[in-house]
Amino acid sequence: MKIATWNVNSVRARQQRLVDWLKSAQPDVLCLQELKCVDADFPFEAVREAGYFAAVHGQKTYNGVAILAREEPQDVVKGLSDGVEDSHARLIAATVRGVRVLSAYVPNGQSVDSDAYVYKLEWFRRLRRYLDTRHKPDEAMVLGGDWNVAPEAIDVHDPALWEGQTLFTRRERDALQQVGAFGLTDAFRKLHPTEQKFSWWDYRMLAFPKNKGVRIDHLFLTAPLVERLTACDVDREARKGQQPSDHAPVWADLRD
DNA sequence: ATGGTTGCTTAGCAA
Repeated sequence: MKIATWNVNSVRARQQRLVDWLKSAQPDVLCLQELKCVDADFPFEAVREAGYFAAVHGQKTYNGVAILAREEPQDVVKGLSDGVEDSHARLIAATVRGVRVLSAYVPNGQSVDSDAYVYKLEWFRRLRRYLDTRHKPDEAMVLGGDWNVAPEAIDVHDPALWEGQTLFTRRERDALQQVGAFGLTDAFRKLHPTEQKFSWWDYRMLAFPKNKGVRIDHLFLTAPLVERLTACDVDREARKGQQPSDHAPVWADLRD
């Protein structure tokens, strides 16, 4: 079972790239983030023609998440559903082939002195509560998403430059770790303990050709899926060419 | 170093 996560930065602007990637990469499950459209504008037809069902939690202009799968996703849950008033569409969950799949778009946080940063830290706490109230760490579960946090120094191209910047502050790393403490393992780091690979490069300043990136897109696995993990990588090729997303897909293979 | 680029929506915001 191949599962992937990809922040597409507008599913409409990236429709052809999405279809091309589905056909070439052939994932069984794909978590999408930053759809930037309402459900009615999601390209269900093109995705269906490529061989995928889609569970979609869209939003106008901002955010929006989805789970694509070769089999119809079951027991779809949209949002954190914790009673907090929140218009952001940042989480969708569904079951595919016995695996609980979550697609998460963690808030960016803008700058450390902003309300958005406070919202980001709180969102992590709410996600941990979501896991605690609905799930057990011995369930087969994968959390794919744009986590907007680089876990360690190896995950940023210049740790001294990034230290204290949004995506790499101590508080964000701690907040991510608190979610992971539920019982989750970073699939990429598990298989590649010392390798430096990035998943996001700023559109500006020639960041991609200079490989000035950060690793903020992750697949987190519960223990039953870590046992099945055989491969995990970033598809850097998908960041190349005309009008790419600023993120590359991250994928993992699980033994069936 | 406070720039630079992209998408949505149409001047400004979020990333």
